[in-house]
Amino acid sequence: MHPLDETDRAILRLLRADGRMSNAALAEAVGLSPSACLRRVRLLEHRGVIRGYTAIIEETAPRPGVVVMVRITLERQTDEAMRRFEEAVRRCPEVRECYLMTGDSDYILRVEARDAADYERIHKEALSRMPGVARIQSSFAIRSVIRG
Amino acid sequence: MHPLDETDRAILRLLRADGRMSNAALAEAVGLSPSACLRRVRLLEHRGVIRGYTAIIEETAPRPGVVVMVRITLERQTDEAMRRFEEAVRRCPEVRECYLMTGDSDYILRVEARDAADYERIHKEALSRMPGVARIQSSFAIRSVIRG
DNA sequence: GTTGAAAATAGCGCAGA
DNA sequence: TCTGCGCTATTTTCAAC
Repeated sequence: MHPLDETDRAILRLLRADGRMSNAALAEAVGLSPSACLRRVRLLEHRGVIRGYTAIIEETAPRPGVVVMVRITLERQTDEAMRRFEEAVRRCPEVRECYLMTGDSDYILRVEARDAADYERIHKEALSRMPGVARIQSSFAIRSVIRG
Repeated sequence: MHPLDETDRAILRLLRADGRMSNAALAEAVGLSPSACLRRVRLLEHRGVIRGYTAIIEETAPRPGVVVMVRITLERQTDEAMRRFEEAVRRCPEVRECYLMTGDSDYILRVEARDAADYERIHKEALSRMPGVARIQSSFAIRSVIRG
């Protein structure tokens, strides 16, 4: 594994500040030609240093729904399988938190749904269709003692 | 203030999944012309619904320390035992979230510590001394995929 | 790592339902 | 007002060096 040099770190810092900044502007800011810069960015993406890009959405209404803690085990634990799963997780707005855990190397998700029926829909249409999912274990919260 | 229509929500969902998606691809996905789509995106940005864009960087040395998901079972599940336990939980600043769960493991806590040694201290001095605690199961998170 | 050229895209004015 | 269309500057992307 190559360590990140100063240029790589500058790229990461700039892309974290503005994920939609053009490659041309990024290249100029770090002092590279656009093609060399793009090659570094693609390499950082492929190595998993950049896991993806996302829009920061203003959360309007913190709705008082059902909280479900979900444990998900993947069929395989390859980097590629994990990356694909995590991409699907980030795409699902009902998943409020997600942690990759030690142990059986599965994930813990905190999912918020409007009610039990809504969670059933999320389970069927989103969670169970995520790539590489082998097992889903759902635990419903009765009450939030300290909220996230 | 205009409420978000179905097209706006589709745009937000897609940009949340891939913040660098081209406007042309976004437009096709939501069924608009590129210019109409771009105008909606700019409006969402200007209204503050989209606060910005960012690259999701793999955190090798995460600053906030380690995240531990803790499952705590009480000796008794009487109202009084639960009330006393929850009071102790609220007094512990390292416990960032706490949910009373259905099923066998009674509470799930998200605890943040500086490092593993710090968590050991929290475990010994705080968690294990909370009233009515019968069993503590700790799972360490390797990485936060969403939030933290 | 760079240059250069072709293809795709962004961004803007303008006209119409 | 919101949409779609045409145009141009910019950007992306790939090849060759």
